[in-house]
Amino acid sequence: MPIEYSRPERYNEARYHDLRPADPRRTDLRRPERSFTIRQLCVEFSVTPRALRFYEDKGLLFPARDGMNRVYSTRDRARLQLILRGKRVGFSLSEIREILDLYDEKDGGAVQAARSLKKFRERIEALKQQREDIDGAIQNLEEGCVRLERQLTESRPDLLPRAEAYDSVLRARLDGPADAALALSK
Amino acid sequence: MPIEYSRPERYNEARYHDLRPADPRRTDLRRPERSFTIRQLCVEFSVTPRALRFYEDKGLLFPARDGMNRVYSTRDRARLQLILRGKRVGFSLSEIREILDLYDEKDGGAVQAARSLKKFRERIEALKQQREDIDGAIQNLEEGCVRLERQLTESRPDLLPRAEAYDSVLRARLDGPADAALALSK
DNA sequence: TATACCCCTTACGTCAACGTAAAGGCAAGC
DNA sequence: GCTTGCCTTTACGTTGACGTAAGGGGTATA
Repeated sequence: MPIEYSRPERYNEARYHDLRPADPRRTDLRRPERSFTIRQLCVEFSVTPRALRFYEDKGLLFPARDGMNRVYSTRDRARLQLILRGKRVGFSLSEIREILDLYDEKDGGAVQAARSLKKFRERIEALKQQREDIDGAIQNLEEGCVRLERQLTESRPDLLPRAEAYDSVLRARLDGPADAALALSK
Repeated sequence: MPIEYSRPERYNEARYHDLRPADPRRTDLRRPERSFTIRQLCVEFSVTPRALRFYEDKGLLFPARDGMNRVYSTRDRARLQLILRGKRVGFSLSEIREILDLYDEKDGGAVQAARSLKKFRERIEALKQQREDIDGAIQNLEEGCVRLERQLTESRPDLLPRAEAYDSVLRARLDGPADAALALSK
């Protein structure tokens, strides 16, 4: 076993360091005029600067600038939150962009509003359908769990109770390395 | 305006034709030994043959063969359904493969079963989290709807009632082409 | 027997959503 | 003043999930 252990870090941009606020104004959290650096948002939401710049490129964000540097407002932050959730529910960036645009169309005329309304409702329908899918998938998996639990109750009830701790139980019971499990595979 | 109108078809594989069952055995639907051609499944689930072959390549499906031709069983069909729903809820093909493999591990030993159980539970948790996201997104969009509806109620209540039919209403009211809406955009 | 559909394989192309590298600028701290 | 760390831009690379084309074969119908 070598003495130096390898670093799990993958790339530069993703290495986030401690961020002490340099400006006391930025320290007080509940000011709506608060602003953020790109890195602050990246740390907060676990994304890379590259991603934020990419979203900007695609027209989903438009932070202000301080010289060359990007300055994100609380509004930008809110948009980012929506973007990330949009992604989690399966929207593509262009779909998200469209939705954000619809939101932003502050008074683009009544006709636009009606159009937006229609699209929103379509999205809602799609999401409800997706929720059905998720419920179905959960149900399937839970059936699988029940089956596995039954199987285990008969063969190895000791492996059953706490799924997270089963590794240690296993080691104690098998009196050997956990790798032994591999020998059991069909 | 040219006389010949362009064909909207994009590519060969996606053009599905009528599929009369050639073999009367295949006609009677509720036999569990029923089998399907690739095209039948493609039509039923609106996917391309390429996709099915791709899933096979990736180890998610393994249909039987009749000479060179693929023959899908009802079990293959069921797997396909799971695959497609897995995709809809945001799983990658390799994740889906893993889940299917766990399902298939018919008695790969108690230790494997315990491991599968753990993974299933993790998946379930992730899905429940995702459902939260979806509910949140729905709520946001519904708030947007309410806002838009309020806005429309004040300015153009005539555009309100039936979102699907608003186009015709629009045309009638504006006494001109629907394109006029474009002129309103900020 | 030619045409129309169906099937197959191999293989290169594509698109989204970034990753990663290269090259350089500004500010703080030693 | 040099290094460190953050920021910038431009630009090429990558991965997943197929699309699409090319080339060839089986069967049934006109």
